[in-house]
Amino acid sequence: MQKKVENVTYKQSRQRVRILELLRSTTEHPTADWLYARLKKEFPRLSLGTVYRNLTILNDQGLIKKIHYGSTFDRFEANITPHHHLICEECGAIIDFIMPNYDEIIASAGKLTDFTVRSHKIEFFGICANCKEKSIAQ
Amino acid sequence: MQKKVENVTYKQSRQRVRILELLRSTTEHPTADWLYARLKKEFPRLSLGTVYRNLTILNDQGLIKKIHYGSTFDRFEANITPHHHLICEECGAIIDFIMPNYDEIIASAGKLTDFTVRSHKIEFFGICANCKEKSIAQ
DNA sequence: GTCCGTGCAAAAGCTTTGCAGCCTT
DNA sequence: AAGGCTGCAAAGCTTTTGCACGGAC
Repeated sequence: MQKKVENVTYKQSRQRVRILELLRSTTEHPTADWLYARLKKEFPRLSLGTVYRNLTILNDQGLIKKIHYGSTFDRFEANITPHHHLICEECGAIIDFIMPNYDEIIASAGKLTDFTVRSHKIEFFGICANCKEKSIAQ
Repeated sequence: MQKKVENVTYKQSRQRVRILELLRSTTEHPTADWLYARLKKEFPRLSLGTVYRNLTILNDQGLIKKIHYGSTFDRFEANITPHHHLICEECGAIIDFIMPNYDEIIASAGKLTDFTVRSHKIEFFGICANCKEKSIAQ
């Protein structure tokens, strides 16, 4: 199901460095296309393929995380510390969120089955503060 | 972000009825293609487009749920009661799983932010009992 | 008779990949 | 010099959609 390649050597590339920097500079959980549009100014000949290839590499290196959040396209984040996501169904915003004491619950869950849990994902869907405000204003 | 259409009238169709029946008869969390292959025998002229259209309708009716689980394609299930998923990273199996007391945690999470939580998704990734057995056997 | 559902085929949308040349090490 | 990285373009895969006809109500 999942490929894991060992003994991979990577060279540095200016494109990859900048992709990582950009991802680290924002809390927006960008798409590949967002990164591509931004970096096209610095690298006029940049191609989307290169962005995708580097995102895959960075993900394999554990420096970023690919976010599948129930849309047709993916987003990416450089925040690799444990956290969860609040996903606004109105504007699509993804907001980082730390739930205290969640790990005990998760741990207890793992004990309940034959299944060996290696990781988990928790996502909340709803309406963000911004969008709530807007709907009240109307 | 999300379309909600009111006052929709649906007619019955043999194809849609069978898609729902099939989904209700299995715990496999099938893909659109799986359903298509199965039903092609009953409806030789069936098209994938029809399967997708009906899955969308059934989902809108709340009779089934679309599962985005981090792959390039979606799966579907007719189990619409609250539950979570164990996803095997080895064989791709999705196993239903009920975590006791999870709702208190979820409720407390909602109180922590400006965000109005309408729903949530919890997924566990790891190795299923079957695949564990196989790797020991080798 | 309406108008929803279907089959067929084409298109869309995001992501991946083959290739030849460039850049990092 | 070796081999990873790039741009470009083509292809891939899942899902959606336009159209004209058939079927449910």
